[in-house]
Amino acid sequence: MSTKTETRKEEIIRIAAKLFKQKGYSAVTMRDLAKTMGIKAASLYNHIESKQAILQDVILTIAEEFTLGMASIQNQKASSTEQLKALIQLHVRIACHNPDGLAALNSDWMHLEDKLEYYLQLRNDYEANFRHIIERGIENKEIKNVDIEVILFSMLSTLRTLYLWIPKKDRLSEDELSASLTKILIEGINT
Amino acid sequence: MSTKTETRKEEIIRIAAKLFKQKGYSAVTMRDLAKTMGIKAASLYNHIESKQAILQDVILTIAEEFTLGMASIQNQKASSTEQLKALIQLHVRIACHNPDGLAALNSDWMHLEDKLEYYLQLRNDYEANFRHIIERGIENKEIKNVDIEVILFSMLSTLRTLYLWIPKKDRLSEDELSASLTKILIEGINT
DNA sequence: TTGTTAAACTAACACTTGTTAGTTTAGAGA
DNA sequence: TCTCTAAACTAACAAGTGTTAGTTTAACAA
Repeated sequence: MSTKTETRKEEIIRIAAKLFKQKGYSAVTMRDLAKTMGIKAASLYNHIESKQAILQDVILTIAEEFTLGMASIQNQKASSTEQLKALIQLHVRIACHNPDGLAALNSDWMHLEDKLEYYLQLRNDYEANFRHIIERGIENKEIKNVDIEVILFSMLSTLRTLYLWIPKKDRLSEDELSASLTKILIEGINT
Repeated sequence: MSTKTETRKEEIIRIAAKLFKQKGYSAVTMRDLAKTMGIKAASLYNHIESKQAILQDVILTIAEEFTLGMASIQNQKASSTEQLKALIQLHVRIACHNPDGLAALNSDWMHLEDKLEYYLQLRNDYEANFRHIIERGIENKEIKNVDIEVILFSMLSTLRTLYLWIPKKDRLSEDELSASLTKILIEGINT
């Protein structure tokens, strides 16, 4: 294989994310996680530091992926509409590749302890950049002059919730989903 | 006053919903709830049956409100677009009046025990009815013939997440928010 | 064979959880 | 004043929590 095979630690984090998605961070015990892995709870600590460290790994990996993706989109100076399409693709791609982690990011971020502030900073920056792209679109008359916060909220809500729908819709490819979403979010639904 | 003053039980449920929104059902302890109420944990049980009963009350009250609202909208046989507008108003109204309860419904439904099946039935019925309204709109050519599941997902995601944004946006009245949302969700954002 | 090591194990810890039992308090009606 | 009751209290419970310490196992390198 070209890709290195998964380490035990990575496996634990992957399974943990899956459980976090099902029940939430607080409701998942180390004994739950161990049982799913087929070992005893104490054995987990040969591989990971703490329950909290697992959450940090799951959430921050994805948060930084979004930050990187946003930076890349802002570098390629395209039109606002093109940048929005690229953002939709970014969300679809990440949601397809790691729906469980994304669920934890959306639902369990408030249980981050030491890294909470850092996470919130990344999220605020991301939202500010997203808002900026929409603002430019309104100035250029590419985008309707409706309340900008409502536009931002509506797009982010849809994109952030993708992880809930993607697992049920494997009939739709990543590209098809991006295309449909782009059409709906940008052009609306009425004829 | 015309409205009866809040009972102690109602107060407990209201505060519980607020805490559930902040940390999630599993992370809120009866001692947390009691401390916020200014009493001891054991005293809560003079008013409520169990922690689980609080969750059921919070979630099912709202779930039934949505079910009732949907039925009312389907009775008034308007165009699909008009019915979608009414649905948007329904979501905005409920989210404005009980954002905390709505948060619990969205994030903590999986912790329902005995009532889980009932909740899922209400939710499935609601989604099926929503889907049906969109279907009729496509048949009538009121709505673009894009993948119907993507349209449904996009609208529901936005409407279901309203509770996250409403508390920060009290500058926007309920009616103004409905109006902006309707414009964006139905007509899209491009000029 | 022997020594090393990753990764499992058992046992226990200190603390927190939802909840119950029984008691006290304070205000209203007689 | 006396009684009743809603609603608070203290104390305790059994079960579950994340985590640590120390031990065993099994595979591989020497």
